[in-house]
Amino acid sequence: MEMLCFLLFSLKMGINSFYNELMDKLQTDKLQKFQQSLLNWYGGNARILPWREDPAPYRVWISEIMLQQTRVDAVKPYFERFLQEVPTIRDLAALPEDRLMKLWEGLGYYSRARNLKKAACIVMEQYHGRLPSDRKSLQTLPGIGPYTSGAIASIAFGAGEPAVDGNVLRVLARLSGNRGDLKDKAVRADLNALAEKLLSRQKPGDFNQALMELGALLCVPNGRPKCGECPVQPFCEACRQDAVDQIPVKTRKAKRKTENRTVFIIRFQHRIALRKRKEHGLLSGLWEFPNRYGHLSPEDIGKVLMEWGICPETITPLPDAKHVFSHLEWHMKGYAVRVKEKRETCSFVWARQEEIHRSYSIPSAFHAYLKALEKV
DNA sequence: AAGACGGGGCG
DNA sequence: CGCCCAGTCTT
Repeated sequence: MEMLCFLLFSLKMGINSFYNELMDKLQTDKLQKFQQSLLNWYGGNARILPWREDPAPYRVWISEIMLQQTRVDAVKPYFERFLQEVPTIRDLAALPEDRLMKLWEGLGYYSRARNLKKAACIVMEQYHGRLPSDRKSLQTLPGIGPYTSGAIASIAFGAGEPAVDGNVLRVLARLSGNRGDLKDKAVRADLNALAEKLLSRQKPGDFNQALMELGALLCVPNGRPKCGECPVQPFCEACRQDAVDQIPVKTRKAKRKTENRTVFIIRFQHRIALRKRKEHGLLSGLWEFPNRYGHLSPEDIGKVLMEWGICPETITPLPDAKHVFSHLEWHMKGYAVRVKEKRETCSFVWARQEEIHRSYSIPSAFHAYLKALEKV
């Protein structure tokens, strides 16, 4: 652990040239021990994941995009299904938008899917259908930033590039005992430099994944990290200081805004009114039940329905529902509306229940009312 | 530099 | 309920 201190120290202060030779040798020994401990642990404890079984570039790419801000368990079923239906980059470049969104439905951050397809088209046109292997080229593709480029380059192509995500930042902050705020750019720069120093040049892909796996399984963000099982605990400064509960430091983000909405399940015979969201902004291009800003009074409800060309036969309140986005909260009141006749005056689509399930991507925000649908 | 962008799991 | 997560893009 002294060596990690030294590493950090030397990054900040520069290495005293008088000790350079000696320290370099010592550093190399310690570093190799560190890498070996981590890699050995990874070899015996890595979860079996579909994209690890066969780390072909396309598979690694898809997995890394899906894994952005998303847990492994959430990704697994999506990954399998996606690869089955869209097995190659060529297929992805040719995939219709609605199929793409259907495959992504429920996974969140939908621009990831759109960027994926854009990137696939670029790869077809500019790279002969092969994903580029170097970090810089990868990073020019939409949806691939500093983390993902490093992950793909190292895991799929064996390049000596670090891959630093939130998980690795936490692990490295603890290892090095860095009490700086992870939101701070300088702190991130330090930890990125540390990742570069620690990286195994022989097995960069495994090493990067090992660091992330450590963060996911042992050096966890919530609850007490399992330091007793940690393969690099002897190298950990936070553990030595008994400060794993104080590191990393993260400033809390501003409170979410709340937004009231009123949602309508409008039924004509066995069909339900759906509406396509605008092409820009929140949940863009996905389908939703017609809804309005605010909690509408009975009079307002009448007006809105009239605006839509809806002549209600019955209006029944549904249970309230809430949905939390990372930056926004919807507090929803719902109403089931029955109509006798449907006019073609508004931009709704009238879908059968099976069609909704099969062909329309409805974000989770509306799932409470999607469920209500089945009971009525 | 800050805000937008989903959804789910956990304490 | 608040925090966090295998981040990136836009403004």
